[in-house]
Amino acid sequence: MELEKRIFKDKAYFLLAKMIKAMANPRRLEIIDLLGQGEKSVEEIAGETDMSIANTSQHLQVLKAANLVEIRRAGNYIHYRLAHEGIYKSWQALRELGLERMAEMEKLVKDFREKRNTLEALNIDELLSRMKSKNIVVLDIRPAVEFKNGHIPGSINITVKELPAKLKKLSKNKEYVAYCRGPFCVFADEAVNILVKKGFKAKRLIEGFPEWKIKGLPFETI
Amino acid sequence: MELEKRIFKDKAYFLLAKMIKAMANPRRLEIIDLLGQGEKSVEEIAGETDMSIANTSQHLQVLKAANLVEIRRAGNYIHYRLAHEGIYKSWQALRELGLERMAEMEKLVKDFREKRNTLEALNIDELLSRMKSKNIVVLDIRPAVEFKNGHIPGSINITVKELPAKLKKLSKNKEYVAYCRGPFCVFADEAVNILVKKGFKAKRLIEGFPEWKIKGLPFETI
DNA sequence: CAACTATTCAATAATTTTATTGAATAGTTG
DNA sequence: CAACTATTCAATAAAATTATTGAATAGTTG
Repeated sequence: MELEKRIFKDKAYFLLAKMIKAMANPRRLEIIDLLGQGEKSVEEIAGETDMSIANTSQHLQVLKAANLVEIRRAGNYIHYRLAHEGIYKSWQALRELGLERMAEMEKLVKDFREKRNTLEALNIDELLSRMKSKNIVVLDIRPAVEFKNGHIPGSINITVKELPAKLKKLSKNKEYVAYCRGPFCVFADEAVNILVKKGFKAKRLIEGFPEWKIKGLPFETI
Repeated sequence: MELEKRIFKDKAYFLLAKMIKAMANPRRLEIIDLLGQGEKSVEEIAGETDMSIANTSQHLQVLKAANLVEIRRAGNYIHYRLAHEGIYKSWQALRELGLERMAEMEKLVKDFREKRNTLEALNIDELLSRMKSKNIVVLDIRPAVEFKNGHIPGSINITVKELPAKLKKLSKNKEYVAYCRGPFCVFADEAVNILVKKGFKAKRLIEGFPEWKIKGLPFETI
């Protein structure tokens, strides 16, 4: 009886640990974070994460074996996506834990943002209240595909590359809030840095689009 | 610039992975789960998890290095506790993920509960609505110390060991709901099994006391 | 069906993780 | 302060994880 109990517990915790181990790797966390934007091919994932194709594939196999991702075949390409929303939510909870409780993590983010004039970031709740009153322009600094799959209503899609050319169309009387994929995505930081240096009033949103969506807030697609 | 961006991401995901790796081990998950009941000494943890003292201590060092647990010295004993509530919440989210999405996990739990007449379990919400209407008796099947640190209001503390002797004091007209530490804790299963075999109407609560508390529901101490 | 493309597989070496053992340490108690 | 207790440390061997390389595979296209 006591033995049976131990066997049950051993198996249960082993299975859970197996799943968590599949997450517990920097590369795979980056992949999970990225797939929060929607499905991507192996090639795209490798490109975005600066990994070799073979290594990317291997990590994807680990995630697939743990039922964390699913695939869709389209022509020569295989598209990977998160197997369900709960996976991104768990990642979000863990990321939150790290951001709030690890001193090293706090320092890392602070140092990075300090150099890029993005220390004064705002969160989703703050954005929501400001959107009502102030003349705020929300900028979505992600690739066009991701913008199309869903974005904050009223936001304007400009990538970091396009931004310098489009500066003259922006008014200096407005306040800009740039967002991208999430807390570890740096597109918004780069955009804010460019804007602030040119004399615009700009801040980044701490969270990204996935957090907006998971919060149940309305979003537009095209 | 691109390089700096990569270095930032590498460091960020590495730090997160380090923390998650500290969780991603069956023994350490069991420790985290156990510490959800409140602080315990190394000896107690080793006893509850059937590990050697040295091995337990080693795993505790890993958890401490990741800032997941804190210590309190009292006499010769060192008491470990979770460093904050968010850690148990994250564990809960991950456990949920596994319970809902891993076929192996579902089978494991089902097989175990089938043998113990605890397949027909109820969850906290169901218990709450039944507590209002029916003549339900809630049994807390945990060690007395844990009961003292907090329990569902009105619940009666009976351990598995004590139960057979106390059966005659229980009425067959009531319905019994047994709870313990959480989904992987088997005290409640054992209690329900004994009760059902003796002709009582009994079910287990799927969740345990930590889930009750984290939900913000009222609890009694003493 | 041959050439091509995206992805996976297999083999390897380097690194990390784990449990076990027994010794060392910090702190308490008589 | 000597004996004792709970915990940690250190050394080890076995097992697992990781990135790299190049070959193999599945599927598409002309």
